[in-house]
Amino acid sequence: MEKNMQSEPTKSELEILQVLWQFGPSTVRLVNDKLNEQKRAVQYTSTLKLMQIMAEKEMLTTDKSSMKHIYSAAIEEKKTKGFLLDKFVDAMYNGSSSSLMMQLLGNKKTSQHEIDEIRNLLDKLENK
Amino acid sequence: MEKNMQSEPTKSELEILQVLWQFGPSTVRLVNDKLNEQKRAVQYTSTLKLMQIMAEKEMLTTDKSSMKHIYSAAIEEKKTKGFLLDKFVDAMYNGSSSSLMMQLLGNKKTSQHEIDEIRNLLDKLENK
DNA sequence: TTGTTCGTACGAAAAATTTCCTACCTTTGA
DNA sequence: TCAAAGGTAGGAAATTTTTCGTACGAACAA
Repeated sequence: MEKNMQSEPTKSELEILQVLWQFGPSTVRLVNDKLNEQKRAVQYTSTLKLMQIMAEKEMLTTDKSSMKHIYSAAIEEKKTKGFLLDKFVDAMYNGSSSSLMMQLLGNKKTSQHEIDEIRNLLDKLENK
Repeated sequence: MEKNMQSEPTKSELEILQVLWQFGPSTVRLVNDKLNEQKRAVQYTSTLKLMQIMAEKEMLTTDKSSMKHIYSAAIEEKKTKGFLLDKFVDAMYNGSSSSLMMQLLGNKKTSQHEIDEIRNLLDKLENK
């Protein structure tokens, strides 16, 4: 039985996770400020509530030893994003990563630097 | 003023769009059957209702001339997926496509065939 | 001391999404 | 002809997700 019965974070939950991944363990105040800066207007108590719910779902952990509770992401960034990415690829491209790549590369101008980076990565993959 | 004020399709709506994109204009029956085959159990009237809602949102068009109404996707597959992909990249990778690539390639075993395809695409991009 | 600020807890409401029940009409086959 | 099968319409309910109001305690500054 897996520890992280990965329940998919919702859009809002993901926003909060992103802040925690970026800044590490934080107070609700910090997270709420970042959301308002980076994303959109949201009430402090809304953020608080959502983070409490996330803690209940064991998506976050809480340190309640001081008055200002400190929240931390309890699920790994890489793992979680990988999971969401898989779902996305399934839903949109029938599981075909390369289709996604095609759309990605075709859609937007990709810098030479990025292209090189991707080539490097492909090389590494082959030499494994 | 844009014609397609792209309102983001929900998960379920996307499933329906996928069927219509794949099979072209179809009856509710056909769509519902495909959903049940390819995805999950869902009642006929649920699919009907959702498709009616989508038609109202002008995501679908309807031909009601015969008893069995024929629905068609009113939004382009490529455009819509591009739009959703952008949103996804923004939400997950702060807008960086190459980060997404890295994760994609790093995460999963990518087949030699897929790797070749990607290389080809990169070549084409460079020769533009 | 006391009032203002900052924090949590809790419950409810609002909004968005999804599902399905019921009524009723049309088509089809026996 | 008439019952069964297959359609649409519409409303309501159920779920999920998001937001916020209110109460109340702790900290802090005057």
